[in-house]
Amino acid sequence: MDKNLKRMATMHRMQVTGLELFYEQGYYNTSVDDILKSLELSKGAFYYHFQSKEDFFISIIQNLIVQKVYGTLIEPIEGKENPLTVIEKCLDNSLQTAENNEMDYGFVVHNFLTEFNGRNETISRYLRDILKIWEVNLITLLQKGKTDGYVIRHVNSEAAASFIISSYMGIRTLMVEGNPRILRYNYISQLRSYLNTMVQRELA
Amino acid sequence: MDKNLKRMATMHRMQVTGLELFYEQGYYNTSVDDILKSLELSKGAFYYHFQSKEDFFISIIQNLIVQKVYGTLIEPIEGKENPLTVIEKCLDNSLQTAENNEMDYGFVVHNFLTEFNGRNETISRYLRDILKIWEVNLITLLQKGKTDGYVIRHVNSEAAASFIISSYMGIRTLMVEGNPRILRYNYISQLRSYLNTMVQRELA
DNA sequence: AATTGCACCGACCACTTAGTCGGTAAAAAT
DNA sequence: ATTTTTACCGACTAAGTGGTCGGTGCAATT
Repeated sequence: MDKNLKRMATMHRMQVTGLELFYEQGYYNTSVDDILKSLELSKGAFYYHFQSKEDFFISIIQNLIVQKVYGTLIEPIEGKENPLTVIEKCLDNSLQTAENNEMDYGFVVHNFLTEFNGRNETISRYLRDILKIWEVNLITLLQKGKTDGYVIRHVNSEAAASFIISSYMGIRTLMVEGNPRILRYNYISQLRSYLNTMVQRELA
Repeated sequence: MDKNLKRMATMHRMQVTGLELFYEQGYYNTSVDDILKSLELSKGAFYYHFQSKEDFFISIIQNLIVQKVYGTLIEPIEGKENPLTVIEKCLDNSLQTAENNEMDYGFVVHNFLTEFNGRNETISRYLRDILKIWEVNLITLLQKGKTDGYVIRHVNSEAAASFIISSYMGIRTLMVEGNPRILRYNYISQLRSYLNTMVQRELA
C-alpha cells in the first residue's frame, strides 16, 4: 500500500513532466532522455515503470489527458439545462484559460491527433475516443435540449456537434500564435450567431 | 538554361517526394535518408541542392504548398460575386477532394502549423503567412459582398473569416479517420446555416 | 585535345535515439 | 538476522540522425 504510493507518485511525476514536454515539443521531437533530464531521473527508472515510450504516452493519455478533457469540456455541460448557452459558456471558459496561459500550444487532444493520425493507429484511436466522448456528450445535450424546448426539433445534432468541435479545434490552433484576445472574442461572437440558428423561440 | 532545367527538375522531384513523406509521416518523423531512399538519390545530391533539412522544407512551402492553397482556396473565391455561396462551394469542393483521396492526412498547412507552432518560428511564420493570405482574401470578399448587397452590413468580416478558417481546419482533421462522406455532408449543412445568418435579404 | 564545372555518389563523422542489463542501497518480509 | 523485493542507477548497444567531404563521370567550354 505504502509501496504503491511511492510508485504511483514517481509515475505521476514522470507523466506530468512527459505531457508537458510532449505538448510543448511534440512526441517525436521529444526524447525519453529529455524527460529524464528534466526530472533528474535515470533510464533505469523510466524503463522500470514503463515498457516503452509508446506505453508511457498511452498512460499519459489515460491518466492526464482524459481527465483534462472531462474537467474542461464534458463535466461543465453534462446534464445542464439550456444546451446553447451552456456550450457557449463552456467553450468561452476554455478559450479564456488558453488565452491566459503563456505556454499554450493549442488543444492537446487535437495536436496529438494531428501528430499520430494515420501514423500510429493505437494512439490515434485513444485520442479519437476522447473526442468521441465529447461528441456523444454534445449530441446528448442537444437532443435533451429539443425535448426541453430549447433547441429547434429539425436540428441535426450530430452535424452540430462535429461543427462545434471542428471550429473549437481550429480556433485553438489559430490562437497559439495569433492575438488570442481578439480571436477568442471574435470566435465566440460567431459561435453565438451560429448557435442562435438553433434556438427554439418561445411560443407566444 | 538547359542546365538550369535539369537542376530545377531534380529539385522539384525532391520537393514533391519530400512533401509527400513529410505530409504522411510528419517533419520530425521523416528523415532525409527516408526521402533519399524513396528517390534513389544520395546524400550528396540532397546537400548539393539544399543547405539543410529546414531549408529544404521552406522551399517546399514556397514552391508547392503556397500554390496548392492558392489553387484550392484562394483563386476559386477571388473577386467572385456572392461571397456566401462561393465560400460554401469552394470549401465543399476542397472537402470532396479530401474525401476522394485515399491518402488524406488533413489540411497540409494546418498539420505543419501544429507541428511547428512554438517550436520553429521561421517555419511557422511561413505557414501563418499562408493562412493570413487566405484570411485577407476571405475578409475582402465579405466586405465586397456588403457593398454588393449580398452580406448584411453589421457582419464582422474578420470574425467570420477566422471562424470559417477554424471550422475548416478542424473538420479536415476529423475527416482523416472518421467517415469523410458523412462528416463533409454534415459540415456543409452547418456551414450553410452559419453563412445564412449573414445573408442580406432582398428589399421587397 | 585539354580543361572546367555541374550534378551526383557514398563513405564517413559526431551525435542522438529507444531500449537493455548488471548492479545496488534501502526497506520489507521472512 | 537473513533473504527478498522495490525503486532506481548509469554504462552500454545497435540503429538511426543531420550534415560533410573527397571523389567521379559527363557535358559544355576553351
